Amino acid sequence: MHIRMDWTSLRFDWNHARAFLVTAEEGSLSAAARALGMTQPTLGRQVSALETELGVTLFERVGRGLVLTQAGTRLLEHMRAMGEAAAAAGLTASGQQQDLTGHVAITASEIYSAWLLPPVLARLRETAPGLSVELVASNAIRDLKRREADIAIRNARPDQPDLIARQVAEDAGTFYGTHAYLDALGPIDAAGLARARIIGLDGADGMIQALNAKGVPVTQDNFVNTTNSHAVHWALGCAGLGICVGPCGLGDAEPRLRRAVPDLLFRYPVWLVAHRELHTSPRIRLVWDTLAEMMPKLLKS
Amino acid sequence: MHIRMDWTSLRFDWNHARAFLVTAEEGSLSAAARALGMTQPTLGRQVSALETELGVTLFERVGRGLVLTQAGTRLLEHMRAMGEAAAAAGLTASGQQQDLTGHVAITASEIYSAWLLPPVLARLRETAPGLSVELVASNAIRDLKRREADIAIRNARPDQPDLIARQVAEDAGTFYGTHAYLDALGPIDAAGLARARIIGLDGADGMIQALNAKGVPVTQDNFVNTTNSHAVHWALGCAGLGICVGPCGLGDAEPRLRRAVPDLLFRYPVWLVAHRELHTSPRIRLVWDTLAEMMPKLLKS
DNA sequence: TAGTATCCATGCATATTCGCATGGATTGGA
DNA sequence: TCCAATCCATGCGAATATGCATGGATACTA
Repeated sequence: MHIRMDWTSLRFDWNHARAFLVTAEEGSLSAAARALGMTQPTLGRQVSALETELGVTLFERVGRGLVLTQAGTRLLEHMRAMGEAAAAAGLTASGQQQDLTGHVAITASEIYSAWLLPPVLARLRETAPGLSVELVASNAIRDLKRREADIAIRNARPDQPDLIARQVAEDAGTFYGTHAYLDALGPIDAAGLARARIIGLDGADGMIQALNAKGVPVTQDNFVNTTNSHAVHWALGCAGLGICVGPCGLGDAEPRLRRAVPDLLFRYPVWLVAHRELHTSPRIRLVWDTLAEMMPKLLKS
Repeated sequence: MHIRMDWTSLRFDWNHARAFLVTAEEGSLSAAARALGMTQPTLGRQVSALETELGVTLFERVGRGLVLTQAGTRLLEHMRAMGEAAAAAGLTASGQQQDLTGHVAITASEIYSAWLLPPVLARLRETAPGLSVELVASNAIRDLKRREADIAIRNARPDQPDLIARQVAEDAGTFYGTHAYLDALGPIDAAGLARARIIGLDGADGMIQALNAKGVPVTQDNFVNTTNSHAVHWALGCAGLGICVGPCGLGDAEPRLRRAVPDLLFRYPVWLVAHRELHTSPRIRLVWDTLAEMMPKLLKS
């Protein structure tokens, strides 16, 4: 027995809902118009139309900007869910495209490759089974123009203007040590790190400079062990050989470690970089979009 | 630091997505057009437009009907999520409406009032805090026209044509007994119920007729206890006084009970009934829509 | 096998929506 | 206090979408 569904609740114009969502997220009609590639009058009229359709005032027009009403806030929650579903639909649609088969190479730091990217690859396998994704784990910055990779994940703003780049998230890292080692060291503040044994990464020079810039007076003497592999660096830290450094998302989830100086955070951006082919290749585009969607969520939690 | 969102993934026309969703759910463009109050050519063009927008073939045109392609099936999943969110948005929008305050009376059977309706009332309190909802738990069928209630939940198709009625779900019930009592009785089939002690409801006559119609030869002798309250009836069953009857969703979740004859199911429809005021009163409309949305889900699990 | 009831596709006139240009209003800073 | 930068609202012509009517095709039935 088939029961007739009732679609009256979704009678309102879904495009108007999208207009409301983007306007609320971006903070203004003009910004939303830019983001969606439409004009501000159109978006304004769409939001107004949604307000009359639903019989609810969504924004309070105050001065030059808009502020959400309480009802608007309540609705935004559901509209966000709509947007999430729409984004997911868009991605799987890209994946289901006919000729979406081939090869895409991503390069990322060793630590991101091992910690952050596996779920992304899993999702890509789901949405685009025909796609083969190569993961070039390397701390050296690969040259995209020489096609060593199609997409790079980097922690600094790229300077080559002929590449396409977009910041997708902000990450934070800090110093970690085993409970035993930190207990032996006693409670320390940032300056106290000068008393600690720190495991070097890619030689000690870079870390010394970064720490000195933060006002932590470490010298070469603090570094008794050094490695070029972040994975090895991390393993040494987990083994209790000294202080290691890594993203908070990774370190806080590691039961063997805890933060050495909880408040001492290094913040750095996460950039996606690709060559212009991004705009012409559906394969690369799909991987790019999937990264852009998933990475902020992976780094938020 | 605010990171610029990327809205490109929801660039496709959301109304087209709705057209696809309803078409897929209803099974044909014409049915979808009827459900949405649009015309079939419009929906056909919207679905075609979505196909070109996404670059994916969603339906295979075969004969007079449409069948989802594999890609369409994958997409439908996400579109359903969109529809769910849209429905939720529509409901909360109704709830956030300004003058949505007042009184609404629902009447339902005792068992539905106690088991099925509490989550509905909880949700209504969320979406429309200003609304006072009265729950008239009664096995007697209340007369809506005398305003004893605004909305009735009934298990049979109403016959008064001047009332608005809609079937929202199908429910199933069966006989239950305590483990101890059923063990003592031994394994029985439907006919074996004639050997059991059955607890009567609203006198024994109705149940005898219903069981005889199913080919179960029970007589007045099977009924030693009788009550007019389904709640009491159920409590007697849980206390092991005999076989009681109730919805599977309630009985299967009760650890003290198990089905007496697992395959013997009574199926009955669940109807919502209201007077015509439904179309003019936003209060009643909201309660109606919330019931229509939640009851199928509550009865499915 | 013919009839009937559906279903989807297409042409055309109309209704709606969109983008452009412009105006009024507010905020922030020199 | 004035200027520049934004932001939102509105009028108007063009682009787009919608509904109606119709045609072609298929599945079910007598």
